Amino acid sequence: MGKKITIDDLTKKLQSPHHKITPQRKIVLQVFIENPGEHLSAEDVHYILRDKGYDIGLATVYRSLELLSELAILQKNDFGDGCRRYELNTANPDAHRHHHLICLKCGKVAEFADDLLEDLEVDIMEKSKFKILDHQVTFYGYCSKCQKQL
Amino acid sequence: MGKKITIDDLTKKLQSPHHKITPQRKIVLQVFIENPGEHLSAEDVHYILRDKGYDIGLATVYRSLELLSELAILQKNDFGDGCRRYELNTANPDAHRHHHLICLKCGKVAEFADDLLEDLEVDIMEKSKFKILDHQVTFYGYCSKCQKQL
DNA sequence: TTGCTTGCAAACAGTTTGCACCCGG
DNA sequence: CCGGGTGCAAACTGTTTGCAAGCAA
Repeated sequence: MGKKITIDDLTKKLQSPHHKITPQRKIVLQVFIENPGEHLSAEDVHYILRDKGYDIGLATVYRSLELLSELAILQKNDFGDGCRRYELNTANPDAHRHHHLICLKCGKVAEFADDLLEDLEVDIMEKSKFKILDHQVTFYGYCSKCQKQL
Repeated sequence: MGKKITIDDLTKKLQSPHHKITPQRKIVLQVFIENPGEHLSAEDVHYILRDKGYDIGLATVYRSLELLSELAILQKNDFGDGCRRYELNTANPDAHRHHHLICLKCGKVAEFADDLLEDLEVDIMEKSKFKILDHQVTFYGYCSKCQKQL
């Protein structure tokens, strides 16, 4: 199982002469901690921070998100909706990312465990001779609620 | 097996009072027919057409690509590299799209058959109660050639 | 003739970057 | 004090759109 990510983890991961802990970086991470399960874009985070009274530059949000995902604190996702979305990476470090089911009607994003893909990956590696390092999988359809309303 | 797509297919599919067959649409399709296996962006197509002496507006290329993928003549892909890419949709109409393996070193794009995902999809549908209509799957890694050069 | 299409330029959205100033360690 | 970080605005990229003129049917 993955463990909960805290601001302390950020502090630990930034223990490097090249990186600094700043209030901006802390508060960006805080947004994700306070919004578990959300898949937030840079604009989303910026908006949430505005709402909370923190007036930090949009460019800084972009830069923080990039840094946090490099540190594997956030997972970067591309749902093909025109912007990058991030979420807390709660998985253990050597596991792959998890994946998404997106409802085409209500936009709800559900998640599914990665291990279902293991067999598929092995199969594809054998057939294609590719050494697979990462994957991005998204399913589109209707969630249980929306199926009833169609 | 899928069949070869020709300009005639375009003519057939555009048999509607709302659509017209234009030289621009034909030549855009022609580019894909002449570049099998390529995953081309709008800019790619525009550039290729320039090179061939056809001076088509970029906006028209975008509009043609959109139309051709609505007609299921092209398949639209999102490889997360910042632009939409298209390729001929050679699969039979009721099959899902096929998927991609992208080499992180040389950028080579290989393809793999869709049917490997069938089981996975059924499994996910059962567990999640989502009715899955479509999916987008991309694997990233190193192709056989680049593995040797690492 | 009719109205879908085109080309162009302007508009757009999301993201990145240059630079002067700021501040954490 | 110093090198990385921030804010702002401008730049950039890929894409879309409004509109007048063009052309397929």
